[in-house]
Amino acid sequence: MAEITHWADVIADEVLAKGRTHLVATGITPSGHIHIGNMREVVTADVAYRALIDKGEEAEFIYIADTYDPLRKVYPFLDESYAEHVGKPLSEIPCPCGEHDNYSEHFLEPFLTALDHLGIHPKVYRADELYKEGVYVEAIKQALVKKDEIAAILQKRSGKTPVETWNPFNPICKECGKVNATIVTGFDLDAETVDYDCSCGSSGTVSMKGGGKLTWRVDWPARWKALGVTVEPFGKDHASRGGSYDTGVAIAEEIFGYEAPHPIVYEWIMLGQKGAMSSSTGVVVSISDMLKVVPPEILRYLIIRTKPEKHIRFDPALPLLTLVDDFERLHSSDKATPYDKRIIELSHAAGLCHTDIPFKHMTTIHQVAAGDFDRIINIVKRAGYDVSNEKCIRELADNVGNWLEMYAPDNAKFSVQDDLPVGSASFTDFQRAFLTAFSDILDKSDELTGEDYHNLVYSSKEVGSELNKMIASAMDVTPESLEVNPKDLFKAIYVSVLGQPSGPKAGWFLSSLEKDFLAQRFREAAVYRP
RNA sequence: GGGCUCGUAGCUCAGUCAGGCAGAGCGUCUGGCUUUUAACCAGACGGCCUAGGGUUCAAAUCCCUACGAGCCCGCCA
Repeated sequence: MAEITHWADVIADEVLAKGRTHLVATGITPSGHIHIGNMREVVTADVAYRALIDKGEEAEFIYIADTYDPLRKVYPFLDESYAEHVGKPLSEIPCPCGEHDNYSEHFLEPFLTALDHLGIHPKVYRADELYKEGVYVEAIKQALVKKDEIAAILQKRSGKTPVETWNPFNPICKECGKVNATIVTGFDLDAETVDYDCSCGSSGTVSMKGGGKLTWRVDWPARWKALGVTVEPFGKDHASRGGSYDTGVAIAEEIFGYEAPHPIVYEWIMLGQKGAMSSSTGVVVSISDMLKVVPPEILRYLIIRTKPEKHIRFDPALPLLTLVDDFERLHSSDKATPYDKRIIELSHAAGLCHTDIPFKHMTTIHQVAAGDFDRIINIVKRAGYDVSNEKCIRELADNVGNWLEMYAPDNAKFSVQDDLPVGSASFTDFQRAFLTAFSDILDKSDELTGEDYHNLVYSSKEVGSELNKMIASAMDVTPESLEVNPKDLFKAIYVSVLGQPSGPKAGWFLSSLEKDFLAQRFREAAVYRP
């Protein structure tokens, strides 16, 4: 098999065949929580951008927040009072929490913070500012003049017949503030104004600078030309024939005289078994939530390892650990192929913080330590990991703690039981003898290390050891005829402490608990017969 | 009604552009680690590449058809 080229590098090559300097653009409407489905777009764009840069070419990367789009409806997460804002541009609607300048900033701010963590640093534009600055004025003029041609393109490509009053420009009503309720009645190219009637009953004149916006299908190609976009990823919803990319290409070429950007069509991210992620269905995992749970590299890796046109199945529960494992394995593997290395390289986010402690192992450590960081560090040290970078370990511990709380399935969780678990009732005589002897030895011992505990349990098998003798005596058999299966012993330990038949590696698990507590718990368990 | 994308091991996916022995990780099983764990190491098991047809010396890969999954257009980012 020939050398495998990562899809991002393939895209870079395709794009470079068309020209040397490039502007990679991406845009998302901040009408609700921006989820990891949306993140695919930005990561895809970032990776294409990085691939171009890595080839030594000139490239820029911009993100346009569609802040001038109207609010479509009162989303489930919004208060009923937002009904009056439906139809107004997002940037002109009050912030749901009152802490941000407006509605779109409320959702944009955490998203931009997340981008930073992901090592994605595009130049950020806000559509409302672009309109208000007059960036679109030329395009608006052309669109108004060539209205009928645009309508013809839309009709031909998408098969829809625009209504009589259709216009590529939607003025924002000065009375009611809505951008989706007006119809254009005239315009003045010199004064750069547009006249309108609004369904609220008013009429007026607005400036082409910020007085309204182009409809989506015209806005997009207008933006390509105004900003010089040459590469843009977009969801498959825009990609089919008659869709907005299709009409956008025609409008860009025939109306604005601009070659449409190179498309990168990406599939949806499916959430577990629940189907496509979508704000409107409420099947959503927000990016900020995910960043609480895993390092940013993992999220990049999720997207980078899969070609854009394939859907990604994402499950933040147990399968997430497999994803993390995959990444860590690849990261530290000495067998990594150039392709693997490229994936790792592209997955790099800002301020990589790497410890040699596997995420999965930390889920156990964290629970043994009941989340206490000092105890976590102690256990980590005892397990032989490098503890020089405490900050990284803390980040990992925080991630793991959040994962346990937010997504871990019950069978991945355990906790030291405050009271003797009822499962102790089913212990065999052998297990009871062991627990009694074990606690007797604990009583007269000093503090034990994990290895001490480990060796102590296994010493039960050795004829002549103290534990072996004590068990034999309690069972009333000779040490030689005593059959010992350590598995039963571990089970007895786990059941009496955790209430479940298995658990974390017993040695350091026991050593992380109070010796006196253990001695007492085992003694109780040994005689528990309800 | 029309169109787009996907279908490869139990799971998550590479490999398809550019045809050349069917791949990785996880899981499972077996063994190892001074003694069976939810750490670590090694090995094995595991496939009609969704199905059928075509092109070819050669097809997971290219072409046609069917089925399954998801989505788009037809009102609407």
